Amino acid sequence: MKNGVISSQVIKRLSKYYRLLSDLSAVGVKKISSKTIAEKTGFTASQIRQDLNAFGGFGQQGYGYNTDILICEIGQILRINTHKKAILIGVGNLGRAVALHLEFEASGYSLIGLFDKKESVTGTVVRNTPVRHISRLDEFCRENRPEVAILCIPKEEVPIIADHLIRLGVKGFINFTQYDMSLRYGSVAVENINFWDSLTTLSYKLGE
Amino acid sequence: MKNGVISSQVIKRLSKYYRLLSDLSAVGVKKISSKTIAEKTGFTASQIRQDLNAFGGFGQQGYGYNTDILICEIGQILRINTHKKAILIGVGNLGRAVALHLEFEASGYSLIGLFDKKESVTGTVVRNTPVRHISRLDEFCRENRPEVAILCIPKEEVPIIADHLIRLGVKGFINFTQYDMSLRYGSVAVENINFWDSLTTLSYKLGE
DNA sequence: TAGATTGTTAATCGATTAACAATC
DNA sequence: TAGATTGTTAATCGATTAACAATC
Repeated sequence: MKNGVISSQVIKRLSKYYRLLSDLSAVGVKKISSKTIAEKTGFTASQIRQDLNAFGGFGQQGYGYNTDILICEIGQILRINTHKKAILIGVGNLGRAVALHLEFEASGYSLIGLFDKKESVTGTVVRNTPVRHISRLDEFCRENRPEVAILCIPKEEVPIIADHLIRLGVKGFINFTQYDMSLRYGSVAVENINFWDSLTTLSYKLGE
Repeated sequence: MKNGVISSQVIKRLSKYYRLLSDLSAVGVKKISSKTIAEKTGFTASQIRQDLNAFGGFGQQGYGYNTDILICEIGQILRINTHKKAILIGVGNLGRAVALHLEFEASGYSLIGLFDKKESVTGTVVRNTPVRHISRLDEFCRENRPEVAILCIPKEEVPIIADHLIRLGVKGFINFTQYDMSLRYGSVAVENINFWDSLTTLSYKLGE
């Protein structure tokens, strides 16, 4: 960490601590030490203490961390309890599965709209949400002000849709496409989920 | 890099260079400099040269890199042209979308089998491949020797299935579950695709 | 030859780990 | 008090960037 800037790596670890702690709390674990978290996650105890201390002293010397307090603190850092409205663009096989599969509610999101350009899917309902035609995106966004968009569209369509969404007030993206948004949209929050990178990285590892 | 060990970060970048170069080659670009790759990917020219030089001197001083040679070399590093047989376990919404959506062939994989425990999906056909009942996994693996398994099953089922698959000769996993395989399967190649981490990381970034 | 750009070494930067005083 | 474990500083390690000689 350098002047309060927290790396993405730290955040990904916090996310894993949160998961673990929630599971442990659910089975009645009231306190935990960095050593125990280390054993259960594979990170070092030192790293865990550094990660947590970047945000504040959540523990008690000689005792450890109170599970529920720590869950609450990490939840606040990750803004898990804030309400974030999300829309999904591109209701093909992938879009549909993403709509059905992702744990939106548990992470503070609500999926409020689905959009596609194909007339054949508009009007269908996925996860209690009707699929709207993309031509109704403007109207919908002005009325409902979604903060996040999930892109399950072809690579080529990303720039035009993303420009549009940003103008309509969208602040963050989950990007399932091959389009590299970092070049054109340096200042917007983007999380990439890139299957190609995963397949090729695994391919490399298999040869090691 | 330290004694020939290449970090996962380098491999992920090589994967991106490969994509870019393939696109450029397709539109007739014959040569490219690290400076140009840098402009088109957002990495530094220095980093690109370091990455490529970890594997060999693929360029020519004063000239740059021959696009097609570079594609070929990176392709070999990533083993993109080797034939890798993959199976997918768990043909729910996500599994089905993954089977249909991922670019298996372009990255040297072939998806040769789909398995589920639900009788209602066995017998259906996805991507020209029939869905088999999980009870036929052993027989299938002994006959076909898949090298890679894609896990789209509930977290709880991972250890038993993964143990089984490893005994049957599977060497690598694409893990779409929340189960952390690194603890139990330290020596197996695993690529994790973790939607929860992506959602929470984006959530954090939105608050910055 | 002059200009360009690699390959490669050295410098910098950031992230992880180790160590230990503080303190519960 | 003695034992445990945090919070935090210092040391180490690795990855990125800068610089430049080599050379096409």
